[in-house]
Amino acid sequence: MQDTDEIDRAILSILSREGRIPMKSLAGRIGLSRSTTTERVSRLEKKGIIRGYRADIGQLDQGQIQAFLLLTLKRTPSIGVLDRLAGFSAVRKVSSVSGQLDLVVEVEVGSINALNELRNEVATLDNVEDLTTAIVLRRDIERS
Amino acid sequence: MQDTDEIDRAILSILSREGRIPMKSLAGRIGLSRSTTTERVSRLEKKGIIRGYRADIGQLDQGQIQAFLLLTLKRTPSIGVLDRLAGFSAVRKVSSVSGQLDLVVEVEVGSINALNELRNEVATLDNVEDLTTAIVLRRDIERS
DNA sequence: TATGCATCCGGCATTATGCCGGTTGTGCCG
DNA sequence: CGGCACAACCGGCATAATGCCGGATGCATA
Repeated sequence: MQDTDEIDRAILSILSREGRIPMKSLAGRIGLSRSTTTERVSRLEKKGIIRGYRADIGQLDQGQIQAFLLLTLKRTPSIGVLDRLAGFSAVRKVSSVSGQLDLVVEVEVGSINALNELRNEVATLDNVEDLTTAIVLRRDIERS
Repeated sequence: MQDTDEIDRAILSILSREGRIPMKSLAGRIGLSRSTTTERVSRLEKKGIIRGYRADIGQLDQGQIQAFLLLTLKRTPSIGVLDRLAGFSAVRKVSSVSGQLDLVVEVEVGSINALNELRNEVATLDNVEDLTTAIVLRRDIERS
């Protein structure tokens, strides 16, 4: 039994977006026979690489706006900024990162207005050097 | 055409965990005939409540290192890039965003080497203009 | 060469699906 | 009241997909 190769990756790529595709069609896409494809898929399932299949359910409640705030700080680390960020209920996740950036903040708000207010408040926090906002237009891939 | 009712909610609940279940089995679970169930499901798909079906991809090795890849594309949108990204099991989440950036890709890998390889592969994808890597040093805030 | 093993393939019986006509229940209006 | 429209539901049949198997192929190794 070999590790995941190029073909497996192609399979994962397709199944991660078309989870209900018939094995026959999947086989056609990757250029293998149906039975072999089925075999590979069930191996991926047994190895736990494919954990299952999920229907992608759209918003039952009306559209929340998600965004990334990319922060550069004047000094790191900055407990103060983290404290303040934790105080915003819109803040979902904060990661300290290496590189040009210092913090990646994922937020979820009810409106563009709310996003602007939040953005302004964060930008004027002490110790925040630079702030880039990236509004999420679409979730292309999401794996639990 | 009625709004989503109790039965639809039961369907969503099952499909969100067993995306590849045969319509016949689904019908048995919710106590309706196969054809009616199929009818309801396809209505949910047409209304956009079910956006699609996704394989839930686990991790190859136990990934310890998380990182953000911030991509700028030459042209948007780019289905090709999404296809390739979906092929990497290290890729956890991809978001299309507005602003300077085009894609925010969250990855999880087992080693810095793996991250470098992934970074190189992604950077040399056709249509990728620019790639900034930000390694997560610490998860400061994480909410459900 | 012979053996073991992983991978691959095609075929056949079984199961699921797409499609359609027909039944039931309900609200509406002449 | 009786007829009508409509949505939800059901079952059946032809077609398509699946599960399961035996057997071919390639490859490393004793």
